[in-house]
Amino acid sequence: MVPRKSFVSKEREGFFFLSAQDRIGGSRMARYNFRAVEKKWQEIWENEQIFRTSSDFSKPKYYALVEFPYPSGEGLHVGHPRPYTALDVLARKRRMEGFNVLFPMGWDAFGLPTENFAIQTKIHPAVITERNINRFRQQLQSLGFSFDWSREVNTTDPNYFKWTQWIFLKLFEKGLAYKKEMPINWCPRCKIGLANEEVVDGACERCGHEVETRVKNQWMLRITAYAERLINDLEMVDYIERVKVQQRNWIGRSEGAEVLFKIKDTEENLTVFTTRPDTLFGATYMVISPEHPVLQKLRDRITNMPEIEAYQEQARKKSEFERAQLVREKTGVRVEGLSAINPATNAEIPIWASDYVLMTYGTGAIMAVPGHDERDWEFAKKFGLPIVEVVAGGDVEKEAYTDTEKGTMVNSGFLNGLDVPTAKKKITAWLQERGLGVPKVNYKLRDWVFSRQRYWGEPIPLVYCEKCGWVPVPESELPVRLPQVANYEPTDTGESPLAKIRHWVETTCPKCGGYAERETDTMPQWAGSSWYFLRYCDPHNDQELASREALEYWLPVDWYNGGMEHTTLHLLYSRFWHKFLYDLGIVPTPEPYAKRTSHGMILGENNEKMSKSRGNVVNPDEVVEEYGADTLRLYEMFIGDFEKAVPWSTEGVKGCKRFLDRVWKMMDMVIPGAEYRPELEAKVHQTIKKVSQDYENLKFNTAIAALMTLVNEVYRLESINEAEMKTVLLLLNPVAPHITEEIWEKLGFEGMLNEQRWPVWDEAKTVEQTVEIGVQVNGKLRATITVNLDDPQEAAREKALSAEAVKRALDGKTIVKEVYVPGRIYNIVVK
RNA sequence: GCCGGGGUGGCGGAAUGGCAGACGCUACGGACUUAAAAUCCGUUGGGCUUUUGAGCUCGUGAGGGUUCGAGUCCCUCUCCCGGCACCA
Repeated sequence: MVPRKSFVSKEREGFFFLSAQDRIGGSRMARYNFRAVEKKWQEIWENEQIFRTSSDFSKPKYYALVEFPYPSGEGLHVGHPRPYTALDVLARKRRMEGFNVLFPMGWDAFGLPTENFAIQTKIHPAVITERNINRFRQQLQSLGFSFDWSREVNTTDPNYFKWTQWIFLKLFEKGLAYKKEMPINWCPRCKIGLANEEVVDGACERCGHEVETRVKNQWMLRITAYAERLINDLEMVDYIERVKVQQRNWIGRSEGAEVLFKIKDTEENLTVFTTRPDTLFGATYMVISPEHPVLQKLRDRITNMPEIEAYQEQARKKSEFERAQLVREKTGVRVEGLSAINPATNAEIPIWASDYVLMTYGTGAIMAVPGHDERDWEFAKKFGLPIVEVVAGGDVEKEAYTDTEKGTMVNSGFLNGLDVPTAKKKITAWLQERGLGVPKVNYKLRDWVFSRQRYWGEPIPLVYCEKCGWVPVPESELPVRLPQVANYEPTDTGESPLAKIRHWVETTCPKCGGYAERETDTMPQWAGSSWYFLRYCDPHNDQELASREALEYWLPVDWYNGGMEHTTLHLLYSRFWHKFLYDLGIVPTPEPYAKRTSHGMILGENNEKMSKSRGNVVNPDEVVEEYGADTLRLYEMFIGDFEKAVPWSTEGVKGCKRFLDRVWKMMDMVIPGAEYRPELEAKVHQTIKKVSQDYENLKFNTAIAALMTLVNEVYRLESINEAEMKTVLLLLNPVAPHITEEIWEKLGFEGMLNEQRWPVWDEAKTVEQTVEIGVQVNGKLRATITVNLDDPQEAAREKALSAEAVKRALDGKTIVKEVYVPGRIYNIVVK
């Protein structure tokens, strides 16, 4: 086997230092030396830039995307390669199918762990980041992924975050970024404000400390303005159902009406949001949130203000966690001196304040219909408030009747006798005519808290001027870089460490030239990842975030795979930014990702989540060292259902190594032949079909199983011809790219394997002519017979009836019916 | 509570309504070896019978239904995983 000419020198240069044992043997018989083989091909791929994305925009394109990692100090763990290998398989297959493939990788490198490490060690976060990235890159490269490394992006690179800042300024310009005094989730340990999404069970997602409520002046992004489109446009994308469901859930659209209640003897109104306007006649009291502004506005009329203030204080002290976790014992206080008028009944009804009504949803006030809402019912029972039945069908003295399908309206004037949906329409129209209400859609989704009081993030590119207010830094001055500092500690007041760097903070107003101060908050980690897939399209552009031409060609991302944990955060945020950029005419598609799938976690061998503290972490470096990258890749794909969590198994890894060794040894079985042999033809076509389809459907485990079956068959035959061998190598190549290239070369096949075309199957040839089918008597299997597919039923029948076990089962019975499904089953029904 | 997704051997997992358990792991037996490892070949869901050819029977969370035939479809229930959760 003479290596192709161009590789000769490389081998000599790259491998002369390897021990004789490590060197690739000259004979076919040599043991498979994965270390040498993998190193060899990784160098060839890199030196010849095999996986460099072409800039030939006339070719059909395919954009495969995996979530870029946060380069932590711990390095890669075996969970990372699972999605990367999966999409690497797809990317490699697409190239062989003739596509120009964009399969990039980068670093989501701003973030807390690095900053915390910097505080500890006094090493600059940028230095730590670079070190971590180098390690990650080296690890990823050792796995042989076909990333186009020339397009690597790094969110902490000023040439990158220049455009993150630029997008922020556009949001600011369009009124979608605004500063607001608002209660935020505050983590006392991290000393940082958290987005709702970063609070898990009332605790900080990062450190686990219980979260408190604090009022802070925060930059907000108006994602709620896109709520409707973020829900509706899910219909135009191909996301796995659980992702769509979670997004819909999170956005939480609900349709109803806003209704105006007059506060008696004042000019004030209370507006409520309700999804059940039909029950208006049953609204016997109102509840407002303890933070509701009307309590301040009308404080002079309220006769029990001290009591209310005490309650407000109590509510404030409760963290979100307590408010959610405490047993649902309702608390509240009556607002004495105020009462409201039910616009339907004109009855005077009391107003209560209770923390079960949230200021952050709807209007912060509700109409309470205890007969038909569980929470209101509970509250009414506790405080002795009247319960009126307005939808017949249950027993409102026993529990709230919330069925909206079966009930009939009662005690509701002109609504009586109607069903609930009709009543909703009628009352809403009635309210609207009188100016007392409007149809309204509400969302649970909140605006995005975009400020972090931290150092290691993108500076928000705004300055504050006493005269001009908030003024954007001119585009020509972007990026606003982080100042060099010695100390990254957050302040106890919750201000960013940047606030102490006076020479950085103090600046001049771009508008009036007067004194101004920079915003010292930085952006959250979600900022850089909200648009990184755009940058990959044109990563070195210093004129715009990416050229229109590149975006037109590459977008949308054809296939994006990532973790379920990013469904409500990153995925939603990046869809929001993308839609915003679409509205500006910068990106050509309304949605960024045409298809989204998700992988399951890899657990430790003990079936628990892999973590340092549990001591069950498997390091991919060690697996590569001991078994090789191809084995690791193969195992990660074979380990189980791609979409489900699965425990690691060292024995399983060995099994995959064994398979690759068997493939290697097939080299000794190769015989000449340009066509599949008759005895293997159907099997080969079946395997091509199975593997091709399974790769597309993330069924890597069964694709590999099919290849194993074929290899087992080859071992049984003790030979494989060249045509068959080529097909096996082609099909296996995306999963195990190094060994297959090496075998291809050693067998002297034309060119490099990765340049070949993906094999095609002939549907007609996937069908075996002679098949073994089961013979059932009354649905019970009694025998198997071998029949020719073309045989008439009569021939099959004869074979079926002559089988001993069948004869026995038929003995003394009468045949009433026979079902023959060619290639499947022969079932005889007897009495 | 609401919304998803699940429950199949010792384990990971396969099965367009058509031979349940593909493929892999584990375990056991055999070959090779001075021996071991590696490798190769075979067996491996449970129970029962066996004249050693094999045969019978139960079996996909539970119960019912549809069907010639159900892991797969329908109904009821149950348990597990994930998400949301006082969202009006």
